[in-house]
Amino acid sequence: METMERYDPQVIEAKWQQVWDAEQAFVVPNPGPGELVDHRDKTYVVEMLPYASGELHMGHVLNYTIGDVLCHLRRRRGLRVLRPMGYDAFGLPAENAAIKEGGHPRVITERNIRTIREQMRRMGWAIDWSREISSHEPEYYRWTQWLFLRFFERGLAYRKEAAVKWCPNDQTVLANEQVIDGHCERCGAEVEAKSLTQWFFKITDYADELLDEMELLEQWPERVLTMQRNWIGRSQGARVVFTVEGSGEELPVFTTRPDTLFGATFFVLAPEHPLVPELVAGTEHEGAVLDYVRHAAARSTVERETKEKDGVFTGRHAVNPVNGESIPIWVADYVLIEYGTGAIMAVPAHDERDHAFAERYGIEIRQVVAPADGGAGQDEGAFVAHTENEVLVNSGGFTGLPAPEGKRAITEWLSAQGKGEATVGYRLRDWLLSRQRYWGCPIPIVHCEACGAVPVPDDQLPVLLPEVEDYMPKGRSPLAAAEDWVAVACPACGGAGRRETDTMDTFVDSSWYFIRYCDPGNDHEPFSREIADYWLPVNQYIGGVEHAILHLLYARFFTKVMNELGLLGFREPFARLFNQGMITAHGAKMSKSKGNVVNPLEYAERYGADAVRIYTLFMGPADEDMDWQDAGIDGAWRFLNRLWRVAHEQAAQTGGAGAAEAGVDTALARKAHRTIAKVTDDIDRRFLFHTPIAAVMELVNEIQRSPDDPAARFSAETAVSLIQPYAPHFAEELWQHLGHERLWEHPWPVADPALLVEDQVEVVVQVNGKLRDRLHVPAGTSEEELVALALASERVQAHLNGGEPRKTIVVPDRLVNIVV
RNA sequence: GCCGAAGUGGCGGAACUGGUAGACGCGCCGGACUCAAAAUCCGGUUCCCCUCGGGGAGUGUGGGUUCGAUUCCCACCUUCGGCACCA
Repeated sequence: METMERYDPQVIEAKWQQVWDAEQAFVVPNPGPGELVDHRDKTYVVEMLPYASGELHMGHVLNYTIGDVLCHLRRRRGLRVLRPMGYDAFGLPAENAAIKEGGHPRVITERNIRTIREQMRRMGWAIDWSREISSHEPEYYRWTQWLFLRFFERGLAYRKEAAVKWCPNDQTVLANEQVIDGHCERCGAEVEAKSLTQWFFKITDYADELLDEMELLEQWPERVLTMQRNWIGRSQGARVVFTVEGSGEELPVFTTRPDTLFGATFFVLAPEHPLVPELVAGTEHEGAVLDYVRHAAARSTVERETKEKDGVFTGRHAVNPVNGESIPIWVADYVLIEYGTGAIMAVPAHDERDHAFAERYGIEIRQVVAPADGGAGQDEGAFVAHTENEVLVNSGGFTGLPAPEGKRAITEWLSAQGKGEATVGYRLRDWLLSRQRYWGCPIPIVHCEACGAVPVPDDQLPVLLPEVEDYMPKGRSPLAAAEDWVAVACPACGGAGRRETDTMDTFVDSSWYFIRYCDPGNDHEPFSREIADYWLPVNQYIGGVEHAILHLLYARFFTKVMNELGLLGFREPFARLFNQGMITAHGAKMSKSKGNVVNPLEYAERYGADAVRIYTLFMGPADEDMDWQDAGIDGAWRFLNRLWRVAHEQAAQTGGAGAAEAGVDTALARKAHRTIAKVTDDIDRRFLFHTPIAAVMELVNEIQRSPDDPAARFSAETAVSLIQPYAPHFAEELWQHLGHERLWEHPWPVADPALLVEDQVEVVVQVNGKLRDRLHVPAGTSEEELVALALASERVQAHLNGGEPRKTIVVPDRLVNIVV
């Protein structure tokens, strides 16, 4: 008996990683010109690229192992698989990490990238390293700038002064998407409101497309689509033009309830509304109103949202266009300047906020909509919740109309009078892209007294990020200190110009990286359209749900614009999206402060990368949250060792290559074929990664129980082959031991349909739906025969109590149910 | 408040189109091997009742459809996630 060598993952994993490296096993060149037409044999898998501020964590391991399993399977099924990798390297977290360590952001970031790359190689992921990119390299951000300029030319990148969110800790503005509950998404500091001139992308122009083209995203998780829908927040309504009594100045409002127009008993302006000072100028109310405006400005966003509603009367009135009624104009900070027109008509009977305000200040509450049956809500002064089947009351000529019709009729009437129109409101705001920080992509614009904001000509790109002595955040961009760099001739007139010193939000960098992968070395355009149109849209995008809004919305927006620029032939970048769950550690969210961070690399040192990969996917459904248990990886380790022994036993028993007998028909052979079918179907169709492992475990258990079965060798080879996407080093080593070569490119096994069915089946016998006996019969036994066999059963007879069967239900090969 | 997802043994989970609930793994119990331990292997493991044979209950709760429901329908409870002064 030969002594079996021990399974030593460290040696095996190093060995095969070297082989794959030397052979460039996973490098996929772009197809030649003639091949670019046919998309059917390609698959493009992208996992969200790692952010270069630290090391690899469990989330990455899950993310990239899912992608790896899918890629191995598809590659072995004969598809041309593109699977690249890169680094999201610019931005706040990388810069903050550098500041904390006291090094230059570039040095720290590039060191982090080296670590991450090393760790990714250690995990054995089959990545095409020839396409590696990083967003902080000039070869990449040159094209980020180039794209910015195309947006600028189209008016999709513009500067405006606006109320913006400011993070006092990170000393920069934030996009709306980066504010969570009034706090900075990154550092958690409470966000302040400021009025500043900043760069924006006009993503609101694409609100409808971003909503409507979700149709093209059938394979996206419902929760992500819902979150994007909520974020965009489209609501149908009307623009209604009130006028200031006396001056006749127009005061438009947006409302989703034009049917309640007759119930408007006051009017409210946001404190920041430009008309406020003018309205009260020289009146007795001026002091109080301007005082209120100052106080509102000093309040934090959070305070504004949580305090009791308050406001101040301006002394002026607005005229309601439907009935000519004069209603008092108030200023209150529960009205937001950034939504709608920054002004509202207040209908206290039908809006909770207006109701609270009216109660506090003793303003009339007039009900204008009531349930059609005339039932509830008739007592004056009450807030009436919106219900089905309502009709208008107290609404002049519109009284009696059902509410939906009232909406339409009033809107049409306003339209005819030139006092309003049907319109759509969105929650989505333009994407604020400039940042007052050092470590980012410079915005390629020169400001000139004479010409304004002038684009840097394409042939002068990239605008390199200058070296500065002090890159600490201080409320204005550190680039402003690089005087030599800032002072530059205006590209338009040649006069004195100054470079834009803000840098771009890092989400700009990551909005197009998945296209650059296709053509990473291109130095005369961001990518070749032909090549991009071949690989994209991405067949499978994989990443965490934390990007459900931010990155995924931005990347969709970019793709649509690039499509309209003629750079791409498609409108949605990611045909299918998979969101993996979060991995917690022993029941709690992993965090450095709790000290419960599970470092995957440490476990790879102890058990090997293959065991870590297996356990990570075996924990549970990959799209749900999972909890890391140390005992669990022991199970993965034991499983690999069991398969190791089983395969060695078979190799010793049946000799070298070619000994596997695929044709034999035994119970074990059938089990092997069913396993092939299940593993393939679960991964490729059902996107399940844990059940295939369980299926292979079952197969291995079966082989172990009958090692002398004529199909044992074949079954062992099948188990090795099926586990290869999960444990590629381990499988490769066993494959070699079994006398074969190059499992990574060996065709994926195909189940023999003839062996997928059992010849003997167990048929369950129920009496009144309760299990009473089991029959072991040949598959295909007729219904009559099954009933006869069932009735012949003593156990069944005992439960029939002599009663006559009223009805029998037969499911062939599965069950007989006798009803008495 | 609005929107979404989910509730199954001691634990992670399986059961795909309504048809044997608890696969697979962890943990635990018992046994074999060993001087002993580790490793490995074998058996058991939803709960309750029972001497054996077996019987009863059971997938968050309450109803319903069905010969039959974890699966379909209605109502509710709980947990998690997102949005929220959005007019």
